[in-house]
Amino acid sequence: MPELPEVEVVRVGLATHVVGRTIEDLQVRGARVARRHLAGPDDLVARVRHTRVEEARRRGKYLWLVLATPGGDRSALLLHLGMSGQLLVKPPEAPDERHLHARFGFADDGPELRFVDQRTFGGMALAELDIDDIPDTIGHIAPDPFDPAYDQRAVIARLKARHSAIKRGLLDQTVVSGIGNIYADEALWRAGVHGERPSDTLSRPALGRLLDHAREVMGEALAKGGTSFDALYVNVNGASGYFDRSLAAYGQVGRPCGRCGTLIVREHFMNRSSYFCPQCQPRPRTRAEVLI
DNA sequence: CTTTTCTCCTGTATGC
DNA sequence: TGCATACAGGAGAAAA
Repeated sequence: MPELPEVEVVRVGLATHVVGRTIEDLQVRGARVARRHLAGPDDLVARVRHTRVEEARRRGKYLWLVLATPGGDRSALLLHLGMSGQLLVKPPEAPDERHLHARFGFADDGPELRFVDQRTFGGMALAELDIDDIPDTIGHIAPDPFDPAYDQRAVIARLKARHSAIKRGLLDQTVVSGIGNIYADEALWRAGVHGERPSDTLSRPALGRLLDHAREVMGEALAKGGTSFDALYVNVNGASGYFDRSLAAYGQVGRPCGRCGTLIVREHFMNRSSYFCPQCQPRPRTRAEVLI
């Protein structure tokens, strides 16, 4: 499940294998992969063909290729991997993958770029670059903790102003981007904070420590090539990440907490799962308990 | 306005 | 064996 570290691994792969090349052709299968491109897949193909890839960039979990026409007009091909999206660099003669949705061919007749996605939560769309060189359609996505534009004081202020569980805040990409369910649970475990704790009840220093943990755990995952739990996530070259053995909380139900030995538990939260140590991450008292 | 819930999708694992 | 169900979850629309 690609979060910031996995997406960054893919971005580096794109920078290595795709930047500097000219797209000669693009094939899009089905309407779903380009559903966010409101003008439709044919328009997307027409605008992408014969452009040169100038940069591969990322904010949070969004990736984009900066494309330039021969006339010098720049645009962004925005990509999101969703849950199971993969970008593969493959020889043109390689057989089609089962869930192949798009195929980029290049003028140099070198390897293709393929977008493969089993669950089709991912997709791509063209966007205009705004004054800060960010695609205009992701203006609502906050900078991630590795972005020079990241302002942790501003994030803390947003969390202090919210009347909602801290985990919701960590997962809200308009507050801070790049954090998904895995790294949210890991950061909360490291900080010793229960995800149901209302964010406005945490002190500013505690929020700062939690965000520091989030950046650190993602930085460690990035250094190890991204996390993977099944065969779905594959980086741009087709190699799986291997950080999963280092996780302390996520997916560790029934295993002893690395700090205190209490068994990690799983609970349902926001239509997904939360994993935490009931000893190190005490549940906040409910209003009813306070009244008792 | 803020916050929460719902929906999209398919392969794998599990239980009866 | 076969069928039903649970599960994985990012993000935006819709609802509250």
